Amino acid sequence: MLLQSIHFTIFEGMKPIDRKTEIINCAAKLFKEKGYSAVTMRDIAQAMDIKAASLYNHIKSKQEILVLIVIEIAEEFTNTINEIVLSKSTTIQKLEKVIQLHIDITIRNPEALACLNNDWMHLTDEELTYFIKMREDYEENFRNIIKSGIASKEIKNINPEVIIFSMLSTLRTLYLWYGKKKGFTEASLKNNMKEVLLNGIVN
Amino acid sequence: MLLQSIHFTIFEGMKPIDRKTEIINCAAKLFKEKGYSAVTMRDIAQAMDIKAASLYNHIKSKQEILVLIVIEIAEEFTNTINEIVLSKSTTIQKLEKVIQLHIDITIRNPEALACLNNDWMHLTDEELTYFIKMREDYEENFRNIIKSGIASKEIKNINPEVIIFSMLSTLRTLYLWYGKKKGFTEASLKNNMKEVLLNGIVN
DNA sequence: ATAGTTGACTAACAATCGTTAGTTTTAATA
DNA sequence: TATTAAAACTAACGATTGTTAGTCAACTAT
Repeated sequence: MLLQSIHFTIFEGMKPIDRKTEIINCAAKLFKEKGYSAVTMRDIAQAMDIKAASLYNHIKSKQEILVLIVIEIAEEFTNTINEIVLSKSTTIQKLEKVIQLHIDITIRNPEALACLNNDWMHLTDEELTYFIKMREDYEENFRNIIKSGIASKEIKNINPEVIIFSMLSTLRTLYLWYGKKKGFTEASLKNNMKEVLLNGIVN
Repeated sequence: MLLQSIHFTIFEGMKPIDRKTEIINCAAKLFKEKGYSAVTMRDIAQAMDIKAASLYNHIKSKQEILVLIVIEIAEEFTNTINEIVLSKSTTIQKLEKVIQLHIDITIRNPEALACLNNDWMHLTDEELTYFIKMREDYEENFRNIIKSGIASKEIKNINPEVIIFSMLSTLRTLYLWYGKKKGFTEASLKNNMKEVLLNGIVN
């Protein structure tokens, strides 16, 4: 068998989105608006301007779409917070990095984040188990940052669960606000968020 | 026509839950777990240990269940924040009252709150319009509290949208945490929340 | 006892769901 | 130009959806 020459018609940096990715992005947008269960394959097809059956030339099932959207983002959170925990930084610096992580992903892919927040429970089997494990690990990492901050007196001695819940609630639902609020540069958003979450709002 | 004597077989304080209310509470529990769209009438019926068709002796439609769950809670938020705005209190006191409002409702009815947060978009027609109006009014009231607090220098001069978003995100998703976190009295939860949301976590 | 109400039931409907099979069109390669 | 692979199509499937109609037993009030 002869080696065949391979022709690259696409240049790097041109970002050709393949059809599968288009479908996933399109589905994520719809999932954000109505939730996974309320979106039908025919809805996705219509938004892509094709018929529902045509989707199956590119994806295996509706479930697969959900998995591809959710798991990738979840892994990014997991990996990055692991790096943050291992980094040589003060507690405050680590928390600032966590805030940055959430804002970065929110800006890059708010639809996937909405999906992760609202539709993860429609995962099944191994993917559901895997996701829950990642989420627990993430919270455990966050908890450890807070606890060591309290031990070193960088953080107030407040029940860690309240702190985790409060910060994560805000960071996780940022996708709801980003986009409809005008006049925010990424930098000013990060600075404002750090100030509010870390130092509060009372003068 | 003669006046008929009315017999009270139920004593006050015994709170007999009528069948319709039972169904609504039961549905809210399921909606919290899987979302409105993923819950079928047969799911609700099974949880009530009856057949799906029997539900229609008590409720008009699946939509009606959603409306009854969401609108009542939304009105309670709307009414109470109106009272708070009109009350003669400092900005800080008003914000503390808002925090209390959210915690009170969360403790009393976490399922309905989950439903309001996740499934409001499945309302239709007048109810959808009505809900969105209430939500906008609520945020506008919150915004005015913050703005006047900034003007009186009780609150830091941070972009009000960031403050509103941050506080409301936390308060609105409290239902996710309440219940699975042990060892919180209502009072200590309120105190911790006030401290974190108003004064931050940094020593 | 009798009549009426309540709340369950069985059976079924039309619509919509995710998905499959088989076919045709489109576009790139040899 | 002929070949082939990618990606669209039509048609239909079996299952499930919300809901309606009609029936029947149990309790309440006359």
